[in-house]
Amino acid sequence: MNKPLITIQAITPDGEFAASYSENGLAELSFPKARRIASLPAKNDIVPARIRAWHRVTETALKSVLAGRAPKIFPPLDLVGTDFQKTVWNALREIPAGKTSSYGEIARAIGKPKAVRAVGGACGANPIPVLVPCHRVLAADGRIGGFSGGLAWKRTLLASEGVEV
DNA sequence: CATCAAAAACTCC
DNA sequence: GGAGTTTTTGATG
Repeated sequence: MNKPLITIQAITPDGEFAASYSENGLAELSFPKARRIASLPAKNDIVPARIRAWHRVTETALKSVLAGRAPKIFPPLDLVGTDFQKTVWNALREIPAGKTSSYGEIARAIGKPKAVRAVGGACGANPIPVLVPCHRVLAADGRIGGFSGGLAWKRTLLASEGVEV
């Protein structure tokens, strides 16, 4: 039984992302779909003021990342997951823009060097791509690995940060 | 509720 | 190409 989320489109040069908010902050972010999202529940009238404020920040942060820069400010993130996942996501957010890491490096950074495969799993479970830069994580030998939103997006995001794969 | 088995966006030999 | 490590998730008793 999840709390209802309010979904709003975030317009960027790369398409219309869908941002979902809970009462506590940004809970989910999804890549633009080919077709428009059916029946947007949120009209401006029923969106609480604080969520509109968060959304403004989200959109700005999103554009920054898409332009290859680290956002100055983040909206509050309402990350739901296991302790392990939250630890991984936190480590991901410390990767500077334009740099890449590997699953092994993340595993070492959180003190569990052998848990590389589990790290991959946690990345796949990341509900907020782009702002939690799971796209900057490559496999140990430079392979691209995988990506929830599709590998095309991973390449696009890396390219916008000037990273060669 | 406890336990078992299988899978995963990996890495190393 | 195959084995190894960690965590999550779903089935089973």
